[in-house]
Amino acid sequence: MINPNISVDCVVFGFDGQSLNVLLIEQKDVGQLRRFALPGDHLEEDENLDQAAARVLKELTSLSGLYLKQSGAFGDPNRVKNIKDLPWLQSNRSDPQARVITIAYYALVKMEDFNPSASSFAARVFWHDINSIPELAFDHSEIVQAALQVLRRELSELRVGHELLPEKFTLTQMQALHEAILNSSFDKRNFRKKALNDEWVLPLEEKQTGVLHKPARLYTWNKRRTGF
Amino acid sequence: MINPNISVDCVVFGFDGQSLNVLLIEQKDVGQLRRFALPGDHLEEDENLDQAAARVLKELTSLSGLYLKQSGAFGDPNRVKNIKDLPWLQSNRSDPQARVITIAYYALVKMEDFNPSASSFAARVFWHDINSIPELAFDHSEIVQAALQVLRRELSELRVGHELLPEKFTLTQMQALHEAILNSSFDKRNFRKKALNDEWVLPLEEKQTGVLHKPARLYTWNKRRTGF
DNA sequence: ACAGTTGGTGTATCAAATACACTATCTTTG
DNA sequence: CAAAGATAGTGTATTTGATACACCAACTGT
Repeated sequence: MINPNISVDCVVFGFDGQSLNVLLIEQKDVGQLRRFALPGDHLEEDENLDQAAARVLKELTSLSGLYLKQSGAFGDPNRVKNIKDLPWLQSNRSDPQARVITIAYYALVKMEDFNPSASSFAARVFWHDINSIPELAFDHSEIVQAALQVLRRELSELRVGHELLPEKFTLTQMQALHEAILNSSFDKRNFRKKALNDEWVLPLEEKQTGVLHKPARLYTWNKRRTGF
Repeated sequence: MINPNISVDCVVFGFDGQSLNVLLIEQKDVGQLRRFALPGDHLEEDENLDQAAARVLKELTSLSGLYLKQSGAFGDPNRVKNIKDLPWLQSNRSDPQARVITIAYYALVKMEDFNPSASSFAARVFWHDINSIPELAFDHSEIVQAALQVLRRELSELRVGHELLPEKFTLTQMQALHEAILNSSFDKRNFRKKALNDEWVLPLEEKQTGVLHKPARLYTWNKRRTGF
């Protein structure tokens, strides 16, 4: 039994070593119009909000236990009134004009862990670079921007990052991640100095393989410091 | 027409120059049991979430235009299942067991601007010190703690504070506010140095009156810096 | 004028952030 | 196997901000 008034939408961030991406779905074909949207679903009667978000995420990516955090509630009466969203609503909702409040969550996933083509959640599921997101259905663009803001704040307080890198990573990868999220750039020496000094990461004896240049040393998160 | 599934609850913080307080209501009498709770109300069909919060706040305090910010959504299926909350639900809700998702907001008001006894919102409306809050109805204790966390973070990023002080204030008052919110204490000289150095405030020619000691210089917020 | 009370100020030390450029090591190719 | 291409990796000097700390000043009421 679902609650028709409340939904959960997930902003799933992924990192590929270069740029920060969001997971989008293309809505199933209804007439001519196909729109892009965030993965989301209505709330089931017996689950709490966090559980609903985790469920949506699992249905979409088959991944569980991911970092997942509430980033806002969106309830404008007009959020569901855009004419472009009407066809989809008509073929997917019993009351297409019904007002829906959505609770937004954001999640962080390692892109290497997840192949979006695997899902049957929608017509298409794909990663999209955060810097050139197309027009999205409903108020989903706003939701993405809000989530990005929260993510940036969390990152500068060093509470996230872990989730977007492989188990073992190079400091250059870590720096690229920070740069992608914060959309800025840092001095290599200072970045490394800080990461090591604050003991966020620990050096391993291992080195990168399969690269066509000097292989970099690998690091892992320092559990004592970061809790990861 | 109200939406029975969604409500808005307000955590109204007030400052009296000494300590940080929250505005609580005592629920109207139903049987023996009186409980304390946060002011809140169901969402009307034609208003958005921010508007609903502003409306609740206005109905309660007659104040409008206040700082008001979303601080989370709470939707545990059990949040409305505590036996102690049953009598009130039975006499106030058509479906007492219906699940309600609530969107929490917090607001900041100058205690001097508002006399809680003026309201007819509930059996009683009163300020309560943040450090000794009694048991509250539903999950309202959790909501207060979450709002307090958000407030503290906002304060350290210097985005709030304005709303809890009079137009003209002394640096000692400002310091007391920071200390009350962050529940810690600061060195007077360092605090003043920083406030002036970062140009959060501007000195006025005026001085405090009506005090039985050396009157302090008054300050106002520096609009260029703080946006207030 | 004296007691009580809060206001107001300066300096030295330490920690953290920033700016900045060159050598080292590996792979691939001719 | 030498050279070119690519990224890895490192240290120091300067500036800036945070902290610790103690006394005199100005007003009120008696």
